[in-house]
Amino acid sequence: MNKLPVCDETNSLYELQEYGENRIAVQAENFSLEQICCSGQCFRMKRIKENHFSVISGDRYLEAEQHGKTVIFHCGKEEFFDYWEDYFDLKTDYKTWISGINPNDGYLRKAARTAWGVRILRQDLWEMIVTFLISQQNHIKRISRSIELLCRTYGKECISAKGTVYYGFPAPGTLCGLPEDALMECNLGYRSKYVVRTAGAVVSGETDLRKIEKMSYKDARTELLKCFGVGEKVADCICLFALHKLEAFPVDTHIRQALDAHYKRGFPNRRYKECRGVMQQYIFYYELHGQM
DNA sequence: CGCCAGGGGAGCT
DNA sequence: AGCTCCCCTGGC
Repeated sequence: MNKLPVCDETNSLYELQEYGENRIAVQAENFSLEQICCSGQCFRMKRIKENHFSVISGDRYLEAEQHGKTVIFHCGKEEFFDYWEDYFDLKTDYKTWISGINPNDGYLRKAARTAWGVRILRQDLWEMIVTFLISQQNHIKRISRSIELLCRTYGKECISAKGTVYYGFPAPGTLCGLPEDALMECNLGYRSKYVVRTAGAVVSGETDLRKIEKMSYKDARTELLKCFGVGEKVADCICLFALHKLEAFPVDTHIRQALDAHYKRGFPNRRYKECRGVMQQYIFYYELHGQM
């Protein structure tokens, strides 16, 4: 087992060890697979055993396990640096943000202490557009099932290195030709036409995903709002979970309730300007899982 | 069994 | 800005 430092000492935020060909072990702070799994931003991550998870992103499949601070990714070095390191946002320093929380804000401190291992993933843009179109007026459980069904029906069947069968996320081209109500069979309900029409806009070039990926938060948000079915909340979720725009602060019913209860004068947007999205995730996680 | 909410948004006024 | 309708599963 040879130990390799990742980047140069100055900006190394985690320590990497390589186990043979298909295992990468990482020591990371503020990282919890379990918390990421149930943080409600990724609907294709599942726990398969205690401390052992699978993730599908686009047509990729990964298994990973965690024991304390050690996270073992079941992939080679190339794939790790190529994709999963960024996907799990391992190069971002969350500790600094947590220590930047106002010491007088007991609620936010408690939320961050509970959601200590949540990360803002860098997920695929098209996948997030569809996912959060489906999320509206919907339960997390049902969203997961709808997406699973959508992928099973229209996604590419793939087989992992270990022989696990999984389904990739259907590309815009696969969905754009369908009748607008075709996805009601995947339990999308009235959201079916949102997905089909937006797929059409992507295929025609009216919505240019490559351009959106390069835009500022404000511009990307404005562009996404032009998609049929995308409102302010969904646009902010896409900006946060795909484009990693940490200025985005999606306000849904849960966050609304928390803001009403704990921030009667409004959320301190200025203080957290650069990391509002991270704080949103801490609050969201805390409201869902924290207060037992 | 009925009722209601669940990570909203479009299309009206 | 405010109202209605879109849909449907799970929980009570």
